[in-house]
Amino acid sequence: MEYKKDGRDILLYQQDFDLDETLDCGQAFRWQRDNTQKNVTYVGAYLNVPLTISQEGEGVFRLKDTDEETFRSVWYEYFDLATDYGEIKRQLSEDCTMAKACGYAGGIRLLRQDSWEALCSFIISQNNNIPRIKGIIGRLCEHFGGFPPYERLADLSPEDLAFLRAGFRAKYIIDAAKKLRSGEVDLEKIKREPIECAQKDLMKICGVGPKVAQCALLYGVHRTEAFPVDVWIKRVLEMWYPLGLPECCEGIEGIAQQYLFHYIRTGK
DNA sequence: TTCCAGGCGTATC
DNA sequence: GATACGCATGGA
Repeated sequence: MEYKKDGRDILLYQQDFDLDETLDCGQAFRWQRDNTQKNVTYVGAYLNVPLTISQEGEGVFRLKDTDEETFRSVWYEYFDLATDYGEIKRQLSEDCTMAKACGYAGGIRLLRQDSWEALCSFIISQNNNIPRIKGIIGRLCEHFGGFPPYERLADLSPEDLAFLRAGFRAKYIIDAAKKLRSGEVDLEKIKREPIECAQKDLMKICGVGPKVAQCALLYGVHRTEAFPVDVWIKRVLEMWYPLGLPECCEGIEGIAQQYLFHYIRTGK
């Protein structure tokens, strides 16, 4: 990873990074592609710090209107730039199916998202499709002027959230907000405790089952050993890994899952 | 019209 | 503990 200032922008040189593969692969739902630009460009935010980022070539990125301090304190972490994904892919590629998946979409990185936003997003994701998930989260952020902290949702009723058109999920969002505010579920504790306990804690929230809990752990607190199993990954396991994942995935099952998810959905 | 979407709660056995 | 079914909404 290297970077330099370029006027008001940061120019970033980073291998194993592709904007479409990372920002539009179903791990984050708040990035919007700006198709009016010449280069692949996304507009989004992390912790309500806005960003426009474009890819100017293989491994070359422009973070618009970004100073060095914001880059180092916010985006360096968010895009997980301290992690060597080339090394991860080499490890995973001991397995030949994994090697194909890594080769198919090798520019995926596991974003270090906000824990509450990730939990809430994957509550919304259940029995839903990606365009509609984005729509609901978009309306949520538009209404509250950024992603609302759980404190702002905890005392609302499902009727108050009718504008989201989230259906039966609205009451789940509110239950999550209530349990985070009361401390019954503690995301700081969930970062540290053994993964089975963390899953059990998250499942105290009504509307959080095993799949949503694993997503919250993987995408929200970067527990790379979390392994969300949805309908797509179920197909992967049936087809290629009926006896479970190979040993080279140990500890990074969640990252393997990212490559496999993209591979089975859009590859062949 | 019917089916499906990065599941889960509930009822029933 | 396993399995069947309903669930809000909207696009194909």
